[in-house]
Order: sequence, then structure tokens, then C-alpha cells
Amino acid sequence: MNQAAVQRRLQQFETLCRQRGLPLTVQRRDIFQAVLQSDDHPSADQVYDVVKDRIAGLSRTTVYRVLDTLVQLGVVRRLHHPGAAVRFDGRVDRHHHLVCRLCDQVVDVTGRDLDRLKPPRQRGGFLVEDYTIQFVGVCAACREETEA
Amino acid sequence: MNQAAVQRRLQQFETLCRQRGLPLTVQRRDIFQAVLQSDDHPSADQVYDVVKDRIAGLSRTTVYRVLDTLVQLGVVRRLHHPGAAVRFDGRVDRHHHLVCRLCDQVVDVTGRDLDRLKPPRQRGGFLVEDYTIQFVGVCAACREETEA
DNA sequence: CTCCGTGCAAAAGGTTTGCACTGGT
DNA sequence: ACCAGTGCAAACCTTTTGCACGGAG
Repeated sequence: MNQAAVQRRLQQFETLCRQRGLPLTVQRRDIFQAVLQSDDHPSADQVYDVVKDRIAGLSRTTVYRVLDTLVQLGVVRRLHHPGAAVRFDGRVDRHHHLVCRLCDQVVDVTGRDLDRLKPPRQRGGFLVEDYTIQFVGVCAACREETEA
Repeated sequence: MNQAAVQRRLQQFETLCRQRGLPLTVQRRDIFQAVLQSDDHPSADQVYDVVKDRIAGLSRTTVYRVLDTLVQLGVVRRLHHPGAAVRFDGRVDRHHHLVCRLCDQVVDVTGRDLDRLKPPRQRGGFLVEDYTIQFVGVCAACREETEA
């Protein structure tokens, strides 16, 4: 995400915190920023690695708790993907994922045509709010390895 | 899955094992059957709970290893969903999921129209083989609770 | 008979919890 | 000043690994 967009999201975040009376701590700001700035989908531990250099004495526990808060606020998404650890995504707009079934790598896909899907409003009482398409296959690197 | 379908899948499984020279053990048969018979998407531990009553002295380790084998054989799918533990799905045909973002419950959706999506054959060297759509929203039970 | 699969125990992550202290409002 | 947020350590849960034994091919 480019620097301008990151700044904008951070501003919105501050406003949101004030609205809800949520204390705006250094940890929350920096952790959110780290998620926004990472292009891949970092695990809690990867976020910790980045932020711990900026905040002395930062605890892993805090990273987990803050990430949870961000998810609840709706400014970050929890990602469910093949690796053991849960991943996080600063993008909350509609987008999709290519998942390599061999190396578990995940890359974003934005396809205008893919976003036009008409999700059923309801299915047996279930209220559908949004959707994500997971394309499963084999990435370029793994294809080369397999062919060799 | 109905009993007839379960039997059919088990037969295919036996054949597949013989073809590949994979020893067909009681554990593999029973664990596969348990996954097929469960309508939700059980975690390894839930599978263990079901099968341990049928096989005395069954080890959790074995459940994990057998599930892994089944995934590699392609007869079971690994599910990546909000709960901490990995889930498994005996269905390997194209189908989609409704995920409740409040209680993390997952239900299957089969929509003929949803299966007609033309996935891009390739995206930057990535070979797309199949896809799954995850609809995110709120389930009926959670909607009632929220409204109350 | 030969291996591969299994069971057990222990280790290795990832994530959560209890409690005292600090810092934002 | 008050209360929520944080740090630390320990607990907890899921998953993996090493090794010896037993059963399938």
C-alpha cells in the first residue's frame, strides 16, 4: 500500500478510536501501520518482528490483542489460509486470493469481473455481507520445481 | 453425506490405495469414514473423538498423519477457516462456504450459478485449478442474538 | 519377511490468560 | 484519578517429531 493511502487509513483509524472512546495507544497505531505497510499477509509474529524495533519492550501478547481489536473494529481482516498461523490483511475492500497448494503462498487478485458476482442476499437466514474467492492452484515457482 | 455415497467413496478409496500400493489400515478406513459422515467440517480433534470409540488405543498422532495422507491423496480437503484449528472436508467437488464472522460457523453452499465462474487459466505464471467462494456474513442464530 | 504405519511421549509452535503496572482520556 | 491497555510469565491447545513395535503387503 502506498504511503499516502497508509496515512489516510491511519487518520480514519484515529477518528474511529476517538468516536468509540478507545484509547489510541502507540502500540495500536504502530501495529496497524505495520499491517498496512506489508504487502504480503503477515502473521502475528511477523508483525511483532517489524514493530518491536520501533517500540522498545513490545510484547507478543500485545500484538495478538491489538490485532484482535483491529479485526473487531473492521479495519483489518483475519485471513484463513493454509499455513498453521493466522494471517492478517490490511485491505478490507473486496479482493481475492490465489493460493498455491504446494507452497501455501497467497497472492492478491483484483479482477473487476470477479467483483461483480451477485451474492445471494440471504441463504436460510444467513445474511451475506461480502465474499472472497480463493483460487487454488500451483504458483510459477512450484511449477518449475515440479517440472524439473 | 448419505450412507450410499459414503460407501461408494470408501470403495473408491480402497481401490486407490491398492493402485498406489498404500497399506489399507483400519485407521485409514475409519478416519476417512468419520470425515465423510460428519456434515460439518471437523477438526482433527473432533475426528479423533469420533474414531477413538471404534478403535481402542487410537492415537491423536495417527489422526493427524492419516488426515494428511487423505489430503495428499486428494480424497479430503484441508479447510482454512476462522477457528484456530485446521478443519477437514470430505467433499472434493466444487462447492462454496458461508462463514459467519461472529461465531465462525461454516456451512456449505451449492449454487449452480456460482460454479460457472470462469477462473483465469493463468495469472502471472500461476496455474489455476479450481476455486472456492467464501461468503462472509452473519448466520441466523447470531442475527437473533444481536437483535436481542 | 520387509516396510510402512502406528502408538507413545516429548517437543515445538501459536495463542490465550492472570496479575500487577503504566499510560491514555 | 480512573479505567483500559500493556508487559511478563506461565498455561493451553494444536500439531510435529523420534523411536520402538506391530501389522499389511
